Amino acid sequence: MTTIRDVATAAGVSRATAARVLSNPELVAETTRLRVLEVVQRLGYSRNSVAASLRTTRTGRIIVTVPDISNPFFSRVIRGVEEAAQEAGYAVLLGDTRNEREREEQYAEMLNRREADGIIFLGHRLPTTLARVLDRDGSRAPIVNGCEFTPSLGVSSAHIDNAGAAYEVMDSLYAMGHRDVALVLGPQDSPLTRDRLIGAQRAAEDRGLIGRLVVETGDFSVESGRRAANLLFARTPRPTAIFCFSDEMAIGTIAAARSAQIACPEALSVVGFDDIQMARYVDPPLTTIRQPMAEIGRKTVELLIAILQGRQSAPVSATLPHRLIIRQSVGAGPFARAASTGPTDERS
Amino acid sequence: MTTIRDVATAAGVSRATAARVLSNPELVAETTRLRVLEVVQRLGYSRNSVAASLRTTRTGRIIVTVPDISNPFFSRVIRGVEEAAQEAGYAVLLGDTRNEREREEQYAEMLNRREADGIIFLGHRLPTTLARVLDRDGSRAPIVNGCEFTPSLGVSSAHIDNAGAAYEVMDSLYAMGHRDVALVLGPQDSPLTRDRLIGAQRAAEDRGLIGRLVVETGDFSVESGRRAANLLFARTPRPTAIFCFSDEMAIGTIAAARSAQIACPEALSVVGFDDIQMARYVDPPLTTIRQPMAEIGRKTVELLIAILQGRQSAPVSATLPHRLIIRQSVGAGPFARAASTGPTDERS
DNA sequence: TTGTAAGCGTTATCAG
DNA sequence: CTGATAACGCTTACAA
Repeated sequence: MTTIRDVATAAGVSRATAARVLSNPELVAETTRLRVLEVVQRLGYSRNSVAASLRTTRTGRIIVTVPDISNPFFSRVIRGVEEAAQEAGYAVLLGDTRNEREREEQYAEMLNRREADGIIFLGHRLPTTLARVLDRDGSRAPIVNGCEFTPSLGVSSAHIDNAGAAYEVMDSLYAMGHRDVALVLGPQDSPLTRDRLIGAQRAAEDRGLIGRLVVETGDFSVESGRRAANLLFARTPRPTAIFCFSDEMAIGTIAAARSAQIACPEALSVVGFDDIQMARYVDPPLTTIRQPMAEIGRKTVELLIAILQGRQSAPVSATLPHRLIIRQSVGAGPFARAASTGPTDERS
Repeated sequence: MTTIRDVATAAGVSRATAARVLSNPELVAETTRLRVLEVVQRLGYSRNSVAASLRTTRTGRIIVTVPDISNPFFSRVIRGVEEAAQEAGYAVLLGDTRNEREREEQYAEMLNRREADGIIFLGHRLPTTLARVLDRDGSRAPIVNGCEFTPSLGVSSAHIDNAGAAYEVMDSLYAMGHRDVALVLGPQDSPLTRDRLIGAQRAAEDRGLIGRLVVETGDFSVESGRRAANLLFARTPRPTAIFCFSDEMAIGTIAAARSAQIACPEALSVVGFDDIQMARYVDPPLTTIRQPMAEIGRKTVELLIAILQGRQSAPVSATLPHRLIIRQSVGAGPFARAASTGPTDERS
């Protein structure tokens, strides 16, 4: 491999000058610069980033860990991360943690080994390795959380208002004449699930219907949605509306309803969360909360870079806008007033 | 940050010994080893991977570029890559190229900068940067292709028998009594599209039906499938079966049929390709070719590591097994014999 | 504007 | 079994 030394020799300059041509060209005289560049071309030289990193203590990389990369919600977020990172001159080191603590720790350890300049974690658990870094460096620690938000961690985060979004969904179901509403939660220990649950419960309380709210738990997957739905179908009274905390679980619920010959939306309304691409293509098209997935990803990168550049004194919580998207999976409930069939459909 | 030097000092040994404890512990006396390890613990030392890489010229990283990470097919493949890489002690540097040549080149350049030990590209274009590496190092160049396969490149690859799979699909459609069959291709310039097209055409020829085979082009996305389907619906005679080269396009086709009030599978049979997770949850569940997505990913890593370890003299083409999965989106065609309704459904 | 030289933190070689 | 020492290839004061 050709090194800067080869370039310097061939161009008849010192290594320092050759290096400068590549990093601070304006410090070098025009003629020498051109000469060096020509040699760089001719020899096909590329800077050895490892050596450069050792010297500068910057890697130009960020680690991103995600619970499950094949989950369409996360893959959109990652796409946003990737784009923003690339624009800012960073490469993305991807880690699929499969929701396993041990893998989360493994990726976190890479930060200590200086394999990357910072880390974005999209799960809700703060690896203990990172907790230590945080203890030591406080809000200057290059750590950002995405999708989830736990104020007590002291970590910057980009997310939506999960409680507010869940409230809106419930409110609209009640307004449509539903009374027996069920929730299908995500993993119990995540703050995201907790926040949405809080929002949903608040809406139920505000209507005096908290006693009729029933709950099942899933793990965001289609299969878990199907299972939860089947359990709900067996209950008396059977819910007339099911609000799932992910679109995939909602799709599982619709599939379960189809198998059980329960017409959707006539006999059962279903609401999802996220607005993944498939949401509009399933039958019936899914009413859901649209999360700005790519934006969340971009924002986490922005937050991280602010820390890396030293312009961030305290943790930031960035709440991005969500939106209730009404499609055909929600119909009037048994208590609907004759005239009102609820908000008009929105197509997009 | 604490360095190996700090550890050595604190443990009262030389840097060399301290380093050995971490990399070749068996060369160090038990007592010193334990002493050093205790210090490592106490000081919370982690090896600086940048310095180590500079010395060893290994990074422990591999670059993986993918045309679109939010495509569910690719995200599954990546998951396989990620798993296999992690098991082998490699980290994955992810690149979403959005099918843009320039981005492909950018990631390829990272190999020259020694940001990674090797690269796996899942698109079909060999970046010119890599072509140069290949010219220089031949089959020892740490470059592997996945999903696609172009023999002339001289690059190892993991993929399925695309032509064979397409043949099977067509053959089964003809056997079900279809005569007017349409294809919705992927991007025209990809060998994968070309191979599937060849297989499909061969099946048509074998039945003497090549004259009735019609073709539209998409880009694998749901939206492109919908568009292509609408064009096909306008043709005379209208195809009774549409074979899409991706499940997402097939889902778009089903959605288009629903809008156009064409019953599926009664009036229109639809076949996809890949067997993404959603394939079984759409209505009707999709008949498709199952690709071993995670396996393809794992295999590319295996091939790359073989090269990195110097045990690979010539490019390898690994053909992984596919399987035709029959679900409900295919029905009998107008020329079906009364008794036969085709293969029995397979549920899984 | 250019060159000299001192590291960055490891690992590997070679003696002891 | 352990230690001294020389790289790895680059960047950056500092000096000229």
